[in-house]
Amino acid sequence: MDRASAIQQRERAFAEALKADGLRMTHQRLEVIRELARATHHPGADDIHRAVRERVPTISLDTVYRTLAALAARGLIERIAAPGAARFDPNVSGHHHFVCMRCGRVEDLDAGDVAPVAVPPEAARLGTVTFVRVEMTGLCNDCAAGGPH
Amino acid sequence: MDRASAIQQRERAFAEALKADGLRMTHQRLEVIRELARATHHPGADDIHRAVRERVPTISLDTVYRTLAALAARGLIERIAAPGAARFDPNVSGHHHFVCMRCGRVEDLDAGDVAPVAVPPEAARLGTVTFVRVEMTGLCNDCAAGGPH
DNA sequence: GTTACTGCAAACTTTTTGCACGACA
DNA sequence: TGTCGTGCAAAAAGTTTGCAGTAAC
Repeated sequence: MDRASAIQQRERAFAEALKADGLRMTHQRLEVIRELARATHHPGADDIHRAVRERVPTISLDTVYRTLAALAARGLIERIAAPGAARFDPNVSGHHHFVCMRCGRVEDLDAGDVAPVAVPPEAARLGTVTFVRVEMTGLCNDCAAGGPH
Repeated sequence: MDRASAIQQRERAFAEALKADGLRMTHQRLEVIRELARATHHPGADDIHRAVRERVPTISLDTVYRTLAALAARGLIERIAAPGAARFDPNVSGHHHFVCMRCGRVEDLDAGDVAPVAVPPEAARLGTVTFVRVEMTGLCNDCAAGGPH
């Protein structure tokens, strides 16, 4: 499957899941969904707002937040607590993250590239582990090259 | 080394590092450092403020934030972006986290309990990886037992 | 006696919420 | 047409900053 159709499929999946729950498919929601579906990095609410505003100039940041909350509540996207502002990850399937400690950008690492991590009994004693994510923190190439300070 | 002397050693290490940089050892800073050194969970700025206030009733939340920032800037503690408010991890040595998706509490998992994770070439291509942390997300026992909603 | 640190207050940022109007089904 | 969703504005919550007085060295 090529990238374009993968995006379209994800877009449709998001829309269907909301419709199935009786949510109305408004112009604004559709554009937020479209923006998320095509995202490769991990946009913040403000990034999405800025991008969607080019096509729907009147959309408010509140609506973006509400749509993101609706998707996150259904497990269709994941909210990542990042320094400064939360970021949203439209790719829920198992994968890992490279986080730049300077600029906060989050890049995906394919799960296949990282050896699987077993849940130790010490963790099971604390509670139920739903998923395991490896976070590799460091300096991205842009920042190492002396990006914006 | 028992727990009490480990705490004292950490406390001294924090204080020495700040003094070495020419920062003054005020009553307030010392108490914030003391609180961090003895912390086993991962307190937020407000937790520390509340705890220190019992001994220094006039300390302000600003001062707590400033001390935490000074320590974090020197790599003596780590700031963890958590949902709601940032938390601070006084244990910089390699270890992993169990994060409760409901209440946001963060528990340590000893590095020895989790198989080491190798940095794949895909990550090295994005930048320089400084450290690797495994995050096990799930529901802690308290929340599973129907804790505060 | 300097200089840095503190506390206060206010500013700022991110996110949430109440309300009246407008749009989807 | 009825209800849900939107935009606006204001409110919360967390964090940072400017300033004048205070304390460390």
